[in-house]
Amino acid sequence: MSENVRVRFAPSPTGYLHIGGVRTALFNWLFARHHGGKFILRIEDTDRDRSTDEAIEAILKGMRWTGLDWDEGPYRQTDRLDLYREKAMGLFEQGKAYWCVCTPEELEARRKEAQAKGESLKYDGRCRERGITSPTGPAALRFLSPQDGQTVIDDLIKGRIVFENAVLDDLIILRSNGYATYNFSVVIDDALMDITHVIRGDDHVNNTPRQIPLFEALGYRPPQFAHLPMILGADKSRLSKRHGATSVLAYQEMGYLSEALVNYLVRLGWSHGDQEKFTTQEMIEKFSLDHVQSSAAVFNPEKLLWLNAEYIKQSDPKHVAQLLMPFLEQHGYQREGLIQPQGGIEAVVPHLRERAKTLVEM
RNA sequence: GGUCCCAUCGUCUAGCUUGGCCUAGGACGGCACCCUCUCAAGGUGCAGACACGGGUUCAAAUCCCGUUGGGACUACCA
Repeated sequence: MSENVRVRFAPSPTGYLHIGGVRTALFNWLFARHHGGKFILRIEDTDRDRSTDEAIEAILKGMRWTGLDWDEGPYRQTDRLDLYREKAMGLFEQGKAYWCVCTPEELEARRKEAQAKGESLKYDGRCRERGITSPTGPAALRFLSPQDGQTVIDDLIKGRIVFENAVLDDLIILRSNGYATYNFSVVIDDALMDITHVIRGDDHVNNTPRQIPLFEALGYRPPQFAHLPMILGADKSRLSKRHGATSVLAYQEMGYLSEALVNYLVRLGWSHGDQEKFTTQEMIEKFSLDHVQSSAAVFNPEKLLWLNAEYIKQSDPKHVAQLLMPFLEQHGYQREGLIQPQGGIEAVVPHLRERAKTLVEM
């Protein structure tokens, strides 16, 4: 498998690139680099209400800052809408999908009712037998999900996970507005982009048994899956803004070195014995999915700060001086005044770096 | 509620696959001392964990079952 490994990082542009996203991207990147494969960047913007161009820019900027370079892309799912529609209709023609005319409001109401009665919240299959061939009004296309047997994931991190197909929903693959849904476009793209390993957050485990039957119905072989543990805040809930800065770019502004952040992140959920510091080259050489932790990790800003101080102390003064420039300019210093014949700020870095934990402090 | 995942110091983790080398190791943080004009940095040391209960076994942090506790998902979001 080594030489044709293909993995992807597929963020949705609904906000800035956050810490959790970077870690997912990092693990994919390391896996690709370790195996000499390809790392693909794909923007999942099928939710046109929440996706923005600014978010795409922020994601690309964050990726560049962290040094996670991609070999293909960025692909945008909105450029591939016709493809998804075509594939969805193909499924309909084969009798593997059906039109559903239940409105979102009706579905919502029925879900509430079911919840009140303590019943299952899954779609009741009302339109399954209707056999609508050409809907006149708004209609969504639903995948006819298998209800017998089991779907098994041989997860590269968590091991074997078994789901009863009976709990699977007939998920919507094409919205009534004509746009494909996440679960469908992901499958099409992963298949057509020849993704061999899907490495993503374990908040997706429950999506996987819904996607595997889709691969099969479409006639594709499913990729291998590896679900990474989540990153939590100090209170053990999912890491979010209230736990402090979660945007990668915010760390850049706070004076962190990208190498320090990346080094911190790689140790969150992965380890190589007792080693704490890794050069990029070492990370690539030593990275392996079977040393990825299966339990969630709490984000610890203090350890990140320590690592940052270590990197400031150990990096080439010239490099640190270079990184310092934008911060100094921000404070009104002229670039020209900083580049002195005697070495300028580069010369004072060694004196300052013993006590500074961030570039901002320096 | 349903489905699924997880469980070693406060936190990140080693060890778990292939039980014995574990009186459970390292790192961050904490505390103490040393160094120092001060604060950092550095050095040395200390405290600190196998969630609980049952098995299996000569032997369990490691294997099995249960309990408890966390978490994720349960959308015409991704």
